[in-house]
Amino acid sequence: MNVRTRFAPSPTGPLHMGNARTALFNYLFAKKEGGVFVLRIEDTDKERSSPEWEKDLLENLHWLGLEWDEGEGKEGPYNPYRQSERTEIYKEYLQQLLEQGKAYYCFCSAEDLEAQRQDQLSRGVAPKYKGTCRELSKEEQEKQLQSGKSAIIRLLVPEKTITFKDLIRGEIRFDMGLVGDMVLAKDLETPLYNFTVVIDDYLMKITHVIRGEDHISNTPKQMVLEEALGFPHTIQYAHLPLILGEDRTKLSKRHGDNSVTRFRKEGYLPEAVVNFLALLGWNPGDEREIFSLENLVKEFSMEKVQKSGAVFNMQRLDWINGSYIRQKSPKNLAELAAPYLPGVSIDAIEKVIVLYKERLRKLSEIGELADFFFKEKLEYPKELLKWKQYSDKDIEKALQTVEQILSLIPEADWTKEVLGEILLKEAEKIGDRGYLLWPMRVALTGKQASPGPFEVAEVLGKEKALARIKSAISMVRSNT
RNA sequence: GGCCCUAUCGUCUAGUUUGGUCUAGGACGUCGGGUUUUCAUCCCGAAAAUCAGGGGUUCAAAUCCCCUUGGGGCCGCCA
Repeated sequence: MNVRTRFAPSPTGPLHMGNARTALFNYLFAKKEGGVFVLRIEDTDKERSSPEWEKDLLENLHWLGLEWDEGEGKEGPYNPYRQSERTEIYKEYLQQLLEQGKAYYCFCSAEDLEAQRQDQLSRGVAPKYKGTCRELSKEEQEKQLQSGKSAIIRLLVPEKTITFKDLIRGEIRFDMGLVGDMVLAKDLETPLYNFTVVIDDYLMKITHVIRGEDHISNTPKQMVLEEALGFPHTIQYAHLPLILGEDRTKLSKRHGDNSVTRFRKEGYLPEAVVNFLALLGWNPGDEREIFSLENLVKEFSMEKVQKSGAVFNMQRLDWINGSYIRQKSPKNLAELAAPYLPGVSIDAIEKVIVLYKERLRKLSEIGELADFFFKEKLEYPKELLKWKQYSDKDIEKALQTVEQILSLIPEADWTKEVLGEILLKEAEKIGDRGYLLWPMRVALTGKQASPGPFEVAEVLGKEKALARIKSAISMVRSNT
């Protein structure tokens, strides 16, 4: 069997981490099976869909490296892949259902229906359409239609039990008697989700529908529709566990901004996001934690997918991201970090960023951490220069010693190795390296925490380093 | 309220199919220590799950069966 999966988002908002994980699992499964990964845009909701969100979706999917084989920008044998361009196709099937009497026009007003639903809910009964218009004859329907009365199209849902085998959860059974006649379309030109999905998955020869657990209850509805349309039940379903917020409810806007764009802007690497998302609900069965997309494809198996929801754990993402940052080449890292140090050349960033490879959890941190390299004048409290219980006089002396030593080192020897050798020898004499090195480091960086003084001095260059030492000396001297 | 899904450290999870090797393993985070001029990296160590609870089957149960409870999802002319 030629496996075909699809990711079918609706462009009604930014691509968020939950969607991205669904896309990822569809991608992994398809690739693992040597199949095809389809991207279909489900923009039947004209009010909420927008090209802006579709663009966000495409961009972020590209960024994550989840390239689709068919769909927007790729074409494919089942064009078009955007539902708003498939209206004619849906219309035909709608008409067929209507003609066969498997679907009917419903003239109940939205207000009445809503009132009914509220009433049922308050009585503790399962909300369900009563089927008021179900008994209307074809002629009666036609007459009402002619009179211009607004109508929607419903499917005649039989009272039967629908069973399907979920790849992750096993057999799931639903009593359709509890569901009621579902709405297929607002009119012939405005089909709804549950209807278009069935048509497209069939037409596009989708073999595996991999989606969030929140779609479990849509599955029997879609299967009943398949039966009405005369489509065979060949689709295999796999309902993924939900990604949860700290409060263990479905991840949503309530939990803050979980858009992929947000993580991208904060300096998370796509390979880290992919790795993190894959481990949310899936594991390799052994103790490995770090996986490239390529390796995920090799290792992925649906049997290893978890059944219960997984809490989104930011610390874990940070850790994974840090580990990917440490693997990057300085050049590559510099390019990636450039947006966080505006106005600084890539070459300059590259020199600096090597000092931060071990310190970054996300790229955006570089701005605040390394800003002192690019400033003319450092601002920091005088007390920061203090090492242990040494007095101002001692600190001043230490800094002067450093200044003296540094000024004697020729430009050509201005490397962290030479600097370290000479300064360390001097510091050893005192028996407390920090006495010399702490004030020096603070003088150069103005920070409580930073890379070591020798490496910082090297990157800064002799002139700048000396100037900073001098300015620290005058700061200690002053009594302000 | 109805229907459906689900249940191992705070979190992500291994182990459940084929009961015994599990006095339950790893990772993140936390805490302590080492390296070190600071921070981070790296290394070492610790705390952390009476395997949701109860009952049963069995020589033996996290693993099999039953019940209960908790958590979640869905009940739209959204997707």
